[in-house]
Amino acid sequence: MANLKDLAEHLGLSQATVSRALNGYSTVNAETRRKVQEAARLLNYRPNTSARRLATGRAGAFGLVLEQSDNLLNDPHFVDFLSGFTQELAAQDLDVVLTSAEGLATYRRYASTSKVDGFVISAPKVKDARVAALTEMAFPFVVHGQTEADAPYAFYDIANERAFLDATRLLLNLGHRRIALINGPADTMFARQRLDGFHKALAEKGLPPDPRLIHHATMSEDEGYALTRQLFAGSEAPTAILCSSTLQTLGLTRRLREEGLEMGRDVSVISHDDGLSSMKTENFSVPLTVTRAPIREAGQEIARMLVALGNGASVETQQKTAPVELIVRASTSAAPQE
Amino acid sequence: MANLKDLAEHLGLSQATVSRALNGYSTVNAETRRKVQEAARLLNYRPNTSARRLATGRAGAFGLVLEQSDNLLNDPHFVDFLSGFTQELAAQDLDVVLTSAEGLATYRRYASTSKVDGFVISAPKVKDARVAALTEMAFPFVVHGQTEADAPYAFYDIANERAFLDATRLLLNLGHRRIALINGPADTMFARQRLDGFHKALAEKGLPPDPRLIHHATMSEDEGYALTRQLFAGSEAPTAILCSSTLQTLGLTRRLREEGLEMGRDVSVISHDDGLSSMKTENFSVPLTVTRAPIREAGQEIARMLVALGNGASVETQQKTAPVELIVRASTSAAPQE
DNA sequence: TTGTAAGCGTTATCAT
DNA sequence: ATGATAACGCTTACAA
Repeated sequence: MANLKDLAEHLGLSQATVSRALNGYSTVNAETRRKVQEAARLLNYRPNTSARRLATGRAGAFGLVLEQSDNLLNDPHFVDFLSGFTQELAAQDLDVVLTSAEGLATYRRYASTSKVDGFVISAPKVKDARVAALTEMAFPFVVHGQTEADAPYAFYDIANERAFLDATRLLLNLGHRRIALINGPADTMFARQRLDGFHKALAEKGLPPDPRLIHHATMSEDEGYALTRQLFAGSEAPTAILCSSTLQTLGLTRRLREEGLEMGRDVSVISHDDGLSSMKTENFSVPLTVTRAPIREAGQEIARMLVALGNGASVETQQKTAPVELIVRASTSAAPQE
Repeated sequence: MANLKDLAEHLGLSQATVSRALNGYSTVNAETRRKVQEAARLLNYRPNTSARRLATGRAGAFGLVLEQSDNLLNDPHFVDFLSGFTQELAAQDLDVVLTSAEGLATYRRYASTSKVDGFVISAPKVKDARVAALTEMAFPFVVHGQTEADAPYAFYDIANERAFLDATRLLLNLGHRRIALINGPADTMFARQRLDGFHKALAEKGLPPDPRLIHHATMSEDEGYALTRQLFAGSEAPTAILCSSTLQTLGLTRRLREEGLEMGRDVSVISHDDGLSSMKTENFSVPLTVTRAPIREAGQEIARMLVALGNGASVETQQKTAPVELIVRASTSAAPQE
């Protein structure tokens, strides 16, 4: 409960000197610093956060707003992201402040009220209003993913298009022609990117996309199940399926079993794998062929970018597209002969 | 970007009056207040958070620390909790600050540095050190669950013991005698409570617990799978299984299929269901019999409790054990004849 | 190398 | 009902 004043008095020094000693200013005598540090430890001194923030004008925290209507944030992948993000910031004594809201007003308020020094934008839409607003306010932010914007902005993305291009090519090379895509929500950029990769691969073989085989859905077990059921209901069932998340794939697996179909023999499956600790694709009954990019690392890297931005780094230097691994396991095989 | 001073000058009033007008003090002239509010809106005035915090001594935020070693927080159930917690606080203009740490030091630092006005303690251990420390510091907190403590403390728990007592009774009444339990981590209180309920029900029938049928695990799909495999590997396979989370049950389901066993016919299953939006137990291939308690509500209620505590409510008034529903669906049936 | 003192933007205590 | 003015606890010019 000791404050700076107490500590200074105790030491017979000015508050300024004590503050400098503690904050690592070079102009302070080594011996003085030692004494100050010792006394600080002894008196259990902790600088008051609000006071420091008021004086420096920095919040020492980065914000993340949970969009209420956005079911993406109700999804399990988000915990892993958050875990990486928080851990990286905590290592530098920075906090993450979470709030829940609808629309842009909250971003404005948190920025102008200096509650946070920057935002991370999760699950960006193809054309994301938050990015436009924050850019206009000249307030720091990093997008987890990408969006269509007029000005450059900081982002961390994974090579979604390339990943799904490669995955689709793999299936095509195995002889598959009727390939289904269970994608993320239609308005998200990552779903768009994956769809693009998918289309590109088909185009390379001169194959037209079949809309009946392309579906957008939330990242839930249910949807994976329901869509797989639907895919096999008609006469033109796919021989291979691309799936956007492990959770969807779990539902897919469930349905496949009910259809009496064996994954990796009757139907080939490639899933995107965010590297969640609670669902390991290598341990699936049929080990899954996946496009893999640990989402936890996204959290960590975005934290670093936000810090860099805060230290004056330009937006152009904070743009990264991480590669996605294609890991071939047992869920893919040659297309069945007609 | 206008601050209080600007606003006061603009209005020809003192900062004090403006502040009072804006903060709803009764002693201010109605007409004055109107003018002040209008000007505030016009100049887009937002009180600076740090300044306000420094002046009031309140952080306007509640903390949640992610224990790095705790795999419970890497689990999907946590998002739903967080979502409810955050939303409820946001409605009252309060933030949640997240940090990542190991051990008690962080709690001490965040408390003494007035970064937060209170904590939520997630995934409490049977005897939780955090609860003891915070109690000793007389710093506000609410436990999500319960723990063994020397002094009263605020908590929100669900009736875990009762739920698993009822669930086990149901299975026993259906004639099951070899009932397995796939529980949460052994050091968590909720796992202990569920085990107690399980034991109690067995004891009512004079049945001794069989250690080979009782397992503790993390809340992952993998573990559910691995343990189910193990359960059916020996000669003394169970006819019914109690499972602690939907995710484990997903793994269990996967393995059961591989064993050629049909849920609800060959093996009865009851799962605990946290009401996650991404995994709906009613939509399972065999709709699941569950003990159900939406974890999102826990988040909301704990937020309210924290606020109450902040407003001076006594710890004794902030203790709640929410009921758990037992919903019988198709995954349970009479035990197969020997 | 250290000290003095002026902020930072509020709220809260006294007067008036 | 309103205004001065003193906190709140720190950082940071500017002096010494």
